[in-house]
Amino acid sequence: MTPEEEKNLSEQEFLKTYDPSKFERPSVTVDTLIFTVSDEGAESYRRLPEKSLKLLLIKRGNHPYKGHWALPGGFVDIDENLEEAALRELKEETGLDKLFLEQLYTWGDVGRDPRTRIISTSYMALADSARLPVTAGDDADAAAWFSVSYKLIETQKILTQSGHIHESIFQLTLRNGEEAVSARIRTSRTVEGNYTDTKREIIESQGLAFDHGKIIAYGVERLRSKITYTDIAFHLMPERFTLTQLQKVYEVILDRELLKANFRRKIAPMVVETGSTVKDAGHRPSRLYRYNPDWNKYGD
Amino acid sequence: MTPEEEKNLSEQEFLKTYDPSKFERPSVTVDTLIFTVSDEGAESYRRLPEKSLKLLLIKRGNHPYKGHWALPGGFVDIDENLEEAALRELKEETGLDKLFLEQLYTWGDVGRDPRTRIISTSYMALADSARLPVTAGDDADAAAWFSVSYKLIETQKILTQSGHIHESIFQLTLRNGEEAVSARIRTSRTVEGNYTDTKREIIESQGLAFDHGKIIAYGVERLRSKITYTDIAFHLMPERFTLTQLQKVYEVILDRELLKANFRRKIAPMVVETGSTVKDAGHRPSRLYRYNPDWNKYGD
DNA sequence: ATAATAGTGTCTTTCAGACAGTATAGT
DNA sequence: ACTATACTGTCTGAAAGACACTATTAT
Repeated sequence: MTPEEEKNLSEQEFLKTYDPSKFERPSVTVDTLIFTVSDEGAESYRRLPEKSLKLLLIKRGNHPYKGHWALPGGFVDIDENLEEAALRELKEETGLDKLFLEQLYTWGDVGRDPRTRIISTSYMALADSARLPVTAGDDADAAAWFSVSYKLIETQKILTQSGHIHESIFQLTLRNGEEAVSARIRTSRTVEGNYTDTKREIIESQGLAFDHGKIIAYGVERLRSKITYTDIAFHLMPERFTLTQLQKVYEVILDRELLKANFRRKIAPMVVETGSTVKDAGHRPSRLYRYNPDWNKYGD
Repeated sequence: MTPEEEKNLSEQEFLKTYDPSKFERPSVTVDTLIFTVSDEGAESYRRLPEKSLKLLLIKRGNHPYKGHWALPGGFVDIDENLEEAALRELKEETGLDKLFLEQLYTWGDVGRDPRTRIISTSYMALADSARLPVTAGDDADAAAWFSVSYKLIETQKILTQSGHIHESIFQLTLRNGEEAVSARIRTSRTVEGNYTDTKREIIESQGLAFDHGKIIAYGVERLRSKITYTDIAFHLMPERFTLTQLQKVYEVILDRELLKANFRRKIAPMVVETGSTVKDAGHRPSRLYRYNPDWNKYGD
């Protein structure tokens, strides 16, 4: 059928004759970053437990990248919405369904998967660690929670003829007991007049499958920036929590300490007192708070 | 081959026997929102021209949605990066290559295209209107610049048993001479305890193809939010510009007036004086500025 | 009393918003 | 002189950052 003939069909007729196999198509997958913040035991006497940002990874049992760690994910079914695919994956891995889920980015470089052309949309999910089952993942594959460390280790500014390039190198390290995997990511911002271009590439990857180091780095950055201007942190909290617990969640994600008085002023409008307190050991009991559902960044 | 047998292959062997046609795959397209801010002539005597936010749309010559207006876009080639596909589209439509381009979101609902399952990644591009050719688009299809109006027209808060739903309805109107297309988009934020969920849906669409009304709405929101905390506005400016021109670009995107003194204080660190001024007609000449390439939101 | 954490008060600086003023071209 | 735009100074109040202080429990 020529394009000319196509134009003269009715919409009904057109849809009947449409052949979707005309073009060679890439595969589409969904990868999910499931974050949680867990207590790192080691409670000595009356000290509070340390907190740690965790990410769920799956050990690959098949080629490619057999034995490497990867983000949980899988192919999108032909009759399933993109977000549904992510929710399904999430349910399989954590057993939970009402989790916060947000689309992050779609990774579509040609060589990112050695099998074939695979375009992958990444999602970020946040879960309260108390609600998570002890062992994550379905039977077949080995899933494990890795502690996340993501730090800027080097920046430099290179002058070019017509502008400059600003390069930053970040070190991502994920640890689980003896196992440690890592990646080094370079972000370059090229400036020429008022034209700018930002590129992100993996310059070293150990134990991580595909381009997942880059995806995780992107996810951590998004998490850090969103926690400062939205209420997403509450998705990592149980129903009732103390302000110190909440502050530690912020600190572990932002990877820096916050001043208590200032922190409390900032989150005051987002929380409500429950009236009850924690009966701890060894010090002043802290008040328990809930998320304030009427909080609204736009001011109602 | 059983999964068991698959496991025992070497990576080399595995890749050779891998059959990508095992699963039914969706098609992948790229859609681009090309924004510019143009002068709306009608200069009476010594008045400054009004500015208007414009978006490029293509009139569909084929089914489905024949005769409706759609975002420029197309299928992603099997050996082309996702971003390359967007750049190619951009080049075809505007003739320019060094434009600002940023990925927005990937739309993957099952029914969004009546032909077959199509997943589309949307990109946003910004261009200085002075560099754009008079007639956009390649020969075949009718391309036109539409002025963009996007306004909140209604909000309500519905109480439920366990929380509430916050609904906002936005009206999107795109105009080009006599032609006007529009869509109405509802955003609902459901809050239940600390679980929240945000949904965006088209509740009315006139003259716009597919779910493009929703995509445009998303793009305008992203543009509005990014212009307030980044330097993307400079991608809409010529090399040299006056501060009043820059302010009008901000105003037309944010759809509200800004106070001159405050605006100038805010953008001062992002611009550099060129030394020259505009020799206008009828009033004090204004200084010309350039983008300050050393400006850095993180503070160098 | 001491250890450990919980929680408050206040100073300073920065920044957004509002408004009123002065300056300078062409006609 | 008048019109139209260009540009500046300053007040206010809110929010971010830093720091020092008081409070309350279990042992």
